[in-house]
Amino acid sequence: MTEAQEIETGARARTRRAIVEAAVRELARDSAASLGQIADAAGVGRTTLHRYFPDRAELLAAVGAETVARLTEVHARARVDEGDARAALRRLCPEYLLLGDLLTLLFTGVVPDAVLDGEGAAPLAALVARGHREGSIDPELDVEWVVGVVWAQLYLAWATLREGQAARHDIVPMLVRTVDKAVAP
Amino acid sequence: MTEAQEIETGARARTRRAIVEAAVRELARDSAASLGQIADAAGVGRTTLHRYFPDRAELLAAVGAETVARLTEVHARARVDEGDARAALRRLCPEYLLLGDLLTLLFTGVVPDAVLDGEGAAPLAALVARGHREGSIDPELDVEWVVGVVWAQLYLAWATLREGQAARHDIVPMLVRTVDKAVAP
DNA sequence: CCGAAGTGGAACATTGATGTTCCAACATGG
DNA sequence: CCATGTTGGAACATCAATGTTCCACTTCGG
Repeated sequence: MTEAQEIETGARARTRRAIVEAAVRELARDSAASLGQIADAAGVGRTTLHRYFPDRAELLAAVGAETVARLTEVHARARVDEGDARAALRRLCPEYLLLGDLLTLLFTGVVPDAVLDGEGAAPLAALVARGHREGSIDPELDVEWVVGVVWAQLYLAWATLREGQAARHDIVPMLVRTVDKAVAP
Repeated sequence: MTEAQEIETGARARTRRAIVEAAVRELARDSAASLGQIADAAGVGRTTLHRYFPDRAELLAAVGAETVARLTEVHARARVDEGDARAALRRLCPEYLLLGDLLTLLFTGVVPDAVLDGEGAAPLAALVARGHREGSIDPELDVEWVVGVVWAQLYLAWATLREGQAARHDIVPMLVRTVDKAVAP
């Protein structure tokens, strides 16, 4: 009965993890990164990578699954239903930022958009809709537009951090400030 | 003395234009589009494409030049030095949006970033700096951050338009509204 | 109308990525 | 210590993209 969740030894789990993490890093840097580059970045041979992920599509699927998992974590941790919607959004931004390179993959569509459209954007869209009802979020702005503005600024913030052009403690306040002001009624 | 600016017959100029335009369109859709796809989209043979642009790098350079030219046009047309900086920014957004797929290429870095950093972002950065001095733009926000927020939302607006998820007359007011509120002091 | 300019397609060589197979090395826990 | 699980690398076949050459066909201006 271990079909869905294969049991793996310590070594296998560790190697698998290293490969997926390297894939996230390299694909964020260059969405056309070759499997060879990813294997190098993971510190494993290309053969080993193919042992875990027979082809590129399976590796991308694993990255997608990782994304969904991390996204679910963030939503669970952020308690998006507490307080007024705009305040929840202010709390949510720094949490999302912890997704790091996954933000890049989501925003640039390396991971199939279905992920973002489904599991990914739904809680945020619901939060914005609640803000509309409560009156804490500008009614002139579509839910979709607000969601887009949030994602776009998260992506921007991460890209800035990643390239070392600013430090986290400088970026986060500006991110929260521009998101909050943009969506305020 | 026609070294820098080759004189071309009507036919050559037309074909060249068609290729560059198709390249912009296809590369915006998929930054890894093959030369064959681009040639097809331009309605010319792959051989003809190679006649105009011996290799991929030269085609990308031509796209870069096109980008600079269009960007220069926008800056010339927008009269960024008139009125207060925030008002100028409100006028500027719809103009930038006319860049269409070029926004995608700029934002996703298909065109070498040097273009954006140099000719591209300078006038906008100058506008924001003026806004800081005048007090019409939030002094808590870095010039770089404000510039990033503007580009990110322009990219978002174009992506939304391109995918037909909203009409221009719905998007533009929301774009201007969120940009303006975000940068207001 | 005719010659030059422009074009498309077939054919080819080259290259880099991909995926597979096989084997030698190695650690590691029983 | 040794059987098993795990790994890396070499070698190979395949494939798609790239860039080149050559030739036949249009077309369009003088």
